[in-house]
Amino acid sequence: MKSRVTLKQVAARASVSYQTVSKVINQKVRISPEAEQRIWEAVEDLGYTPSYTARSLRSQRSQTIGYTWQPSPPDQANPILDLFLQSMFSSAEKKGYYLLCFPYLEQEKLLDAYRLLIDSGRVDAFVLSSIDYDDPCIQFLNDQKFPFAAFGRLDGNFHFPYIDVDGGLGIKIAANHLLSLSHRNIAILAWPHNSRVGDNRIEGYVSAMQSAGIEVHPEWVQRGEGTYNVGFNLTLKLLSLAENIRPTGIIAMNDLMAIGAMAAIRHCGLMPGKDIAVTGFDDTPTARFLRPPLTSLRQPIWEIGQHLMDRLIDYLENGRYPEPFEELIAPQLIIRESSTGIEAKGELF
Amino acid sequence: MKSRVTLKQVAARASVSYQTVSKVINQKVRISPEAEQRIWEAVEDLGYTPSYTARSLRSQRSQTIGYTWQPSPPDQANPILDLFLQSMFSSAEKKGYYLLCFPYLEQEKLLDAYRLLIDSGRVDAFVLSSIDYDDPCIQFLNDQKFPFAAFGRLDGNFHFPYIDVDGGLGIKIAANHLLSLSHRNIAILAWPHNSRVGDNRIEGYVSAMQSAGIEVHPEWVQRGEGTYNVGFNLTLKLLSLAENIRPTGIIAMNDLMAIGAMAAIRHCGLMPGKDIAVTGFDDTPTARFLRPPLTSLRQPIWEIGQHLMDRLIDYLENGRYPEPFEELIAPQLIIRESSTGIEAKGELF
DNA sequence: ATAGTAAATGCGAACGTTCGCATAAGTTAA
DNA sequence: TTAACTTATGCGAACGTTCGCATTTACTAT
Repeated sequence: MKSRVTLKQVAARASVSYQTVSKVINQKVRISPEAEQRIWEAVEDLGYTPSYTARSLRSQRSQTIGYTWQPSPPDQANPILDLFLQSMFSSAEKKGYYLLCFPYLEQEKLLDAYRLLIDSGRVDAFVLSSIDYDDPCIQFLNDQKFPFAAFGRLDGNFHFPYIDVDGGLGIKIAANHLLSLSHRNIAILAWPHNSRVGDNRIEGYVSAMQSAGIEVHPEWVQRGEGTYNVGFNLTLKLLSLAENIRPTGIIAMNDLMAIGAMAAIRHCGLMPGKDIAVTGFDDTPTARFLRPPLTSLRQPIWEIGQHLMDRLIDYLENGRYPEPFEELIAPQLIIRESSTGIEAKGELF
Repeated sequence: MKSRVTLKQVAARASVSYQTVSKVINQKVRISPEAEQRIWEAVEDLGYTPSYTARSLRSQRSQTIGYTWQPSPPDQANPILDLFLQSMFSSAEKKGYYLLCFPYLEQEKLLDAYRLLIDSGRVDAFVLSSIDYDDPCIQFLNDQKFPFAAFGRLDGNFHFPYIDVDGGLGIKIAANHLLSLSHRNIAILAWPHNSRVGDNRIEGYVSAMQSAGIEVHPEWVQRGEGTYNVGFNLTLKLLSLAENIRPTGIIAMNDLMAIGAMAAIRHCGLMPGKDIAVTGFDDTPTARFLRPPLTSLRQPIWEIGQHLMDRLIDYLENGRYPEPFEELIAPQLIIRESSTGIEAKGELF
């Protein structure tokens, strides 16, 4: 490990003071072209790279964004994590920022972790994701007036910059898709009461149905945790409804429930896709491998990560958030056999 | 954002010099109990947190480990990423280290990225993963004598600290599993020639077969890229072999090939699990959702990440790598219906 | 008592920048 | 020619630590 090349060495070689070199490098000052050229040559020759640490000590900014996230359960990978991270730090790197990852802990200790990173000056801002109703971090960062941006929103009194997927719109798109396939009795596997995300999505469903002039039967809205088993059981319930209100299309709020639904449909001797159309949400990588492949709503995650970073850094550099402060992005419906019943031609992939 | 509490403020409150406070905090010196108590009280009262930046400027260490990885293809999530990252930074955090993530780029630019992080003093070491034969980073870091540790190994002249999954042993375990189920004709879907990882795994297969006194028929070793289509086609080929050498068990080197194999088995009117046993490698989250659920080899990824970090930090703090320098960890065989043919009782999950 | 040693604390310097003001040189207007 | 500006560069200080050595104080042994 060779020892560091410093400003002073560059300055000596270019016959100027080291402070001048600093200014030229940071484009803080206009200088005679000859001197400037000498400086850049010296930088080149010596292979000078500014010390990140010294720079950030002096300027009191770490050029680092902190991020932690809830680990996915061991039996179930988070399919968007990779893309989300890559989108964030590739966006960040372009502006000289990096992403610092730290462990996700239980509430009390998590706040300490945030506090430590803030107080030690290791990060300039945070990104939060999959935020919760009772997420203490939002409150905490807000109180501290520490910059952050979130993937996901919260209703209530907090105002903070976020980007979120417009779940309501997504469900509406899915419902319209089923409507366009001439389904009339369309049910939804929704989340328990008092879930903001869930309620918002239900609105999309109701709105699509109303626009099509269909009255939503109360039994069509089934609620439960977003698990396979719940999807399975709720679907059994739906399929045992009286003929005239029995759904021919089922919209699930995540893929896992949709998988459960398809299993239940099979269990009743019916064919998912052919007899009952099913759509999921998230477009997990599993979706395309299922039989039949699952129609699902995909989040434009790359875009989300990029916007999040760009706006956060914009704020750090300019002191104000660019518009829009709160942003909703439409998910994209990936149509497969589980809703159309039509086997895709060509390659399976 | 309140302004920072510094050593000097703590010192003033405790009526000692600020350098003494520094020493007490870093446990560099013994001091009178009264003074020590005064200092800790002052630290507590003022809520002092050392400035990471100042500390690392002075001590010339960033307490940061850099990591980048090849993004997974958009249609296929990396199932172990989350766990791997979490294991690394939770291990790192315990010793005051953090993980800095940066974008993965093409060869030439990637080296520049590494160089920049090194020269700017942003990181003290790197973790590498899924390293390649012609990976220029290994060479580069070796030349620079910059500390790093890898998940995965390389044969050749390079010696560096790594941890890897013992693929050969894994395949051997899988083969023994099939042998214990009375299979004799066992084929393997392997990787193209000249793949170190692939060759190593084939050795495990051959060794298990030999121990069981079975001669490996040349046709049983089929090679190709690890894709669904390749798995499908190679399996068709295997199933068209003469009765006496037709395999009843197929070991695939990854889950995707195994999925292709199961599809081919079905295509021939046979039942995977019942008629032909199949095993995969990686235990992707998909594996349990398949029909039938896929027996597969799981990498103990949490353990790997932890060991990697612990050893890297050990090196950074003590200047020498702990033993063993190179470490192989056995994968774990997760047995499901695709090999046993026995439908699991109880919950699907 | 007095030198000798050990323990406790202080002090100056350094890590490599950026920042703002001071100064020197060059240019224009009276 | 000289005052009044502009422009280019230099200089000292500061960011908040850690490090090694110097100093003070207290204690033991002669």
